[in-house]
Parts: sequence; structure tokens; C-alpha cells
Amino acid sequence: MGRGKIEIKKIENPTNRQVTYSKRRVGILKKAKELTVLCDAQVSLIMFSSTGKLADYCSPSTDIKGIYERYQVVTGMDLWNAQYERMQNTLKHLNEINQNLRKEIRQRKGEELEGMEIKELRGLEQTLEESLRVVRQRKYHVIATQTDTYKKKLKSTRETYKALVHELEMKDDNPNYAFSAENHSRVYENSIPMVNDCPQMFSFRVVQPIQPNLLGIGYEPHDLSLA
Amino acid sequence: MGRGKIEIKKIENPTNRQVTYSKRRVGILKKAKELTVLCDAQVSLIMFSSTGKLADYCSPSTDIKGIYERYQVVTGMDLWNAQYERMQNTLKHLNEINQNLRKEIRQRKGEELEGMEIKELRGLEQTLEESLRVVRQRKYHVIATQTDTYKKKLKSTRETYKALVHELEMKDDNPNYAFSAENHSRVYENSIPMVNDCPQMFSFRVVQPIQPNLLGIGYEPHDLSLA
DNA sequence: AACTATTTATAAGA
DNA sequence: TTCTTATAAATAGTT
Repeated sequence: MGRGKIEIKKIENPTNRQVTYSKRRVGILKKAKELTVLCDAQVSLIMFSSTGKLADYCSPSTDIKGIYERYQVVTGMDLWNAQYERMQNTLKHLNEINQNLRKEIRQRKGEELEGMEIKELRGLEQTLEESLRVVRQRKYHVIATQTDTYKKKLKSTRETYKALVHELEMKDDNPNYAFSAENHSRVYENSIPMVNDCPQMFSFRVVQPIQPNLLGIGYEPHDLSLA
Repeated sequence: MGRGKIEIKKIENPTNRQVTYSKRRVGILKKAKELTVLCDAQVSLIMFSSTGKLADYCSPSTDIKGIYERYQVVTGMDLWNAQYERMQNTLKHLNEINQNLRKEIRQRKGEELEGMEIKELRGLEQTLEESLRVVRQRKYHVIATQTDTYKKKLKSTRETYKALVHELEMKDDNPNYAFSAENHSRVYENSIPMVNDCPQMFSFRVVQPIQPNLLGIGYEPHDLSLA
């Protein structure tokens, strides 16, 4: 489209090449814009001249980053840089470790034992026996500690109560002993939360368990009896 | 450039728009290629139609990655950050899951029980009891299967041995039974490999435990009892 | 950068 | 989609 037809091959004359680049750059940019507007398309055009000068266009409805990400999604192109690849590998590795950990848990739960040999089964059995021993020991320890705490609290509450009764008796005997009605009620209020602080201590043989969900891990207790 | 001049604004008729997109897409791609060749430029062109279809061109001297990296250098824009951050988050999340899985395993091993309440300890204890039960059951099953297999093999070997002895007795009692000296020696020759085929079957009850190693399964050295 | 002869792209129609 | 064709647009060579 010009005074003469030209062959599509590199223009060897640098000046000529630069002139043609300038003209055609304008042309293609215009085409890109028109395409965007006419056809409601998203277009990204990036050009580097042979001298390294950048010219670009991007549809106003998006940006280079958006185009780039969308391009990645559509083409499935990955490994765009070493870092990405490294992270991809780490991700894969972590996933594998996760799978193995999950498998170990399943086996410790007694699931998925099909492939195991006697040696392994015997080892697992012994590990579970030892674990069970430790858990039981710990449970008894906690129970003992809590019972102890409870006893102390109960004792303390009783003493508060006794003191209170004593105070009331004093007042009955000697009305001048009481400073005010306010003091009285305060002592009563304090004694109640001390009992309610640890409700499970009183109810755990009776009430059905609310699932403890430590770290999202439940061990599914069937009952709460002390064994 | 057509039968009539058109205004550069969105073509509302979808069919028309699609047709125009197809035509102009070809045109602009051609322009990009020509620019690349004629002017020795590096061009990247990415287009998404309004229906989301991708079309792209990239100068053969480079690739999309190269273009975008160069674009980043020139503009100072960071195109990788979004992607990087997303992966970083996934990585973090996976690591958290990993930690939780490890913690669950440790607790199932009876380690790290300090923070657990009675409820949880009781649940864990019951889970371990159940697991232990299943593992034992499985162990017994495997042992039973193996013992059974061994018995069958032993029985089969004994029968082979008996048949052999019987044959030899026949020959001793009635020399005519043998057709020739050659036959004799052949029978003897054959009998030797039959015994040697499975030497452990004969030595099993006599010799001190050379591990039978049926099916490649060995036992834990410290405990071979079935309980 | 401007001009313009010519080629090229493409809008509309089939 | 593809082909055709009249016409608009782009641009090569020139000034």
C-alpha cells in the first residue's frame, strides 16, 4: 500500500527501517485501539524497535498485569521464571509430605493396614500400646490435679461461707458489728463464680460431650467416664 | 476501508461484531508479523475477544516471557508480585496444615499432651484403644493367613516325600519293577532335586530357627509370640 | 513531516 | 465461516 509493492523482509537500510517502523507502529496501534472499541476486545500490544525503544498499548478495560495473568491461565504456561518453578516444586514437595503425614495418621487410626507386613504391624501395635500408656498416665495426672484444685476451691468456698455465717451470728448477737448491708451482698456474689469457674468438674459424668476441637482435630470420645 | 466508512465505536450487533473481530484479528496479526520482519522489531500481541477467546502473536526472536521481562525492566512494573504472593500464601497455608498434622501425630504418639484437657485426653485414649484393637486384629489375620499357607506347603512337601519313599520301596521289593539300570539312576537323580528344592521344609523342625522367610516377611527379632 | 500513487484492509453482501 | 468486491485506509517512495 504505497507507491510500490514491497517484499516482506528485513529493510536493510537503517534509516528506511526506522521510518517504516515509525509509520507502521502508528498504524498497528491504531488497529489495536479500533479492535478494542469496535469489537469490545481486550488487546495488549508491546513493541520494541530494533533500537530498543518501547511502544505499547493496552485496552482500557484491563492492564498489562491482567492480560498477563489471563494469558497464563488460558495457555497454562508456567515456569515463567526460576522463582516460580522453585515455588512450584516446594509446593509439590509440601503436598507430598502432607499426604504422607495423613497416611501415617490413618495407619495410627487403624485404617489402611492392607499393605503392611507383620513386622510393621507389630511395630505399630507396640507404638500404640506405649502411646496409650502415656495418654492414660497423663489423663490420670490431669484428673488428680483438677480434683485437687476443685477440693481446694470447695474448701475455700466453705471457709468463706463459714466466715459469713459467723459474721451473721456476730451481727445477730451484736447488731453494732455490721458496717453496712453492702458488705454483706458483696461476699455472697464472690462465692458464686468460684463454683461456676469449672463447671465440667461437676457435670462431666452426666452431660454428653461437646466435641473438643483442638486445632480442628477431634478424637471423638464416646463417653466421659473416668474409665 | 470497505464498502462504507464506519464509525469507531462498539458494534452492537453481536454477530457483526464477531465477524469484524475475525477479520480485523487476521489483519492486525499480519501487521504485527510484517512489523517484526520489516523493521527487525520484537512484538507481542495478545487479544481476547468479547467471548474470551485468545489469539496471540510473538516475534520469533523472543517469547512472551522475554517480552514481559523486558517490559518490566523498561517500565519498572512488577508483574510477578501478584502471582508470587498467591503462591506464598498457598505455601504458608500448606505449612500450617503440615504443622497441625505433625502435632496430631505427636499427640497420637503420646507426646505434647501438656495443653490437653481431660475431655480431649479421654477422647484420644479411646481412639488409641480402638486403633490398637484394629491393628491387633489385622496382625492376627496376617499371621493366620501365613500359618495356613505354610501348613499347606508343608503338607504338600510331605506327600511328595512319601510318594518318593514308596516308589523306592517298590523298587527294592521287586527288582523287576525297574526296567533297566539307567532307569534306576534316573529315579535317584530326580529324587535329589525334589528334596533340595525346598530344604527348609525338612530342616524346619530339627534345625534351630533359620528364619523361614516365607513371602519375604520377617518378624521382629525381640518378640515372636502371637499375643 | 507532507504528499500522493498505489497497495492493502475490510465492510457489506452473498 | 468464506468469498467477493467496492471502497476506505495505510503506507512506500518522493518531495
